[in-house]
Amino acid sequence: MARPSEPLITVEAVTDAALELVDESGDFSLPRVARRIGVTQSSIYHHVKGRDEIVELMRRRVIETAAPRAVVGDLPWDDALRTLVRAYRDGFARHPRLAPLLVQQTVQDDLVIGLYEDIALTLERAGFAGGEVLAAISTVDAFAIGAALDLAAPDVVWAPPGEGYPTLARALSHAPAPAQRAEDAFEFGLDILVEGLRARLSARRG
Amino acid sequence: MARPSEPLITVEAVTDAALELVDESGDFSLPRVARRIGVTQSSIYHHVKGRDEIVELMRRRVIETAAPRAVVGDLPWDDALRTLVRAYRDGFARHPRLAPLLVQQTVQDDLVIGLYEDIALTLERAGFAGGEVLAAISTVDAFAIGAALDLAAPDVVWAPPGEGYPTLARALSHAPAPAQRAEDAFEFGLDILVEGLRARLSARRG
DNA sequence: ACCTGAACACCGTTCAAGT
DNA sequence: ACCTGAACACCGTTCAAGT
Repeated sequence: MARPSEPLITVEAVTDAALELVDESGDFSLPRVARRIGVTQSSIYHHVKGRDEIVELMRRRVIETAAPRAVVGDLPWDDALRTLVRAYRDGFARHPRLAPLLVQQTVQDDLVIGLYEDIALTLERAGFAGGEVLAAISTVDAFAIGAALDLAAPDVVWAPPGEGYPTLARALSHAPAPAQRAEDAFEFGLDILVEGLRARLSARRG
Repeated sequence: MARPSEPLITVEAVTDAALELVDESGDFSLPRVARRIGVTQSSIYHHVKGRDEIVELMRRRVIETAAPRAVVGDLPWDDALRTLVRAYRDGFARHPRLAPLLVQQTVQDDLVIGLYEDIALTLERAGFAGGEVLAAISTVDAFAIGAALDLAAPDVVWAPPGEGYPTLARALSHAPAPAQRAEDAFEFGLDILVEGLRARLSARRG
């Protein structure tokens, strides 16, 4: 072989293979991606700069399949914010083991930046201004990333060993199935976030 | 050499070296830890089980140097919660590049579980009960982890490319120095969290 | 018990050689 | 332009050999 008329590799296929590996094993590597496509490890470098770019491709894939851009402008700010955060987080719900890989790396993707822009717009619309907008974005961001990571958290995190933690044990006795727990926690947290922002707004006005 | 009378390696020294490497380069490896201690790579395995245990040692180190356990019982719930979350996050402020390494891995450390127990206690004291306690813990957790990760976020994340993001750009025009931005965002977020929880409590009562 | 050195299977990246 | 195979420097872990 060498230089086929039709390329054996596409950026799409690389992203697909990597995402499948992450879903199955929680990680990926270039040798395994190559094996899955049926191609040599080094040939991947003709389509992608390196490992980091594959990570960015997965980030973009997850965001773009979930994000409903430009639709939230007509909603009240609180509904708009809920929609945006939910969209972000729903992408990760379909690939629970992906989030931990993404936090290692800087965001450059303009689609992701676009999501931040929408969040900034929504927060200005809510009534935040000046330095508060940036602080509020960071807060929304912290919650959204934390919620995405929560999906990858093994059930063991929520199973304290021994007898020394009665209150935590009591809280856990009310826990539904793991997937449902994460879901409930997310909806609860989203409420807390929105109500907290609302409280802050009315405190500033009053 | 081989089997000196005084051990050349201690668990402490391994943890120190790994943490220094993370502070300097954002990551660590066994060969580099060994080199720093002045010892062979394989000898480290006589003191720790492997890479994962070193990560857990760093997690514990960071939590224990910051956590003021058993002091918060006398405070009002909101001050107690602020103190606990702040303690957790302050540990990471001293090692900003550590957090991304920790999210990959399950928590087993009893000191960390103890922190969750304190948070659970505080939330019960606030008035939460049943399944809500677990959801509230998850929310606090998501925010705390997100805030820790925010410390590792490079300034580039907060610098959108080009002209297409006016609202985000405007928000960023108010940004102070990076370290201060993360600090402001954390305090702001902590307020939002506490006020959101308070709003939820009074909604349930009324 | 504790250290060494060699070994193994894995990884990301580069590069000359082929078409 | 696109693929291969060999090469390089790195990694985590194991294990026999030494004291």
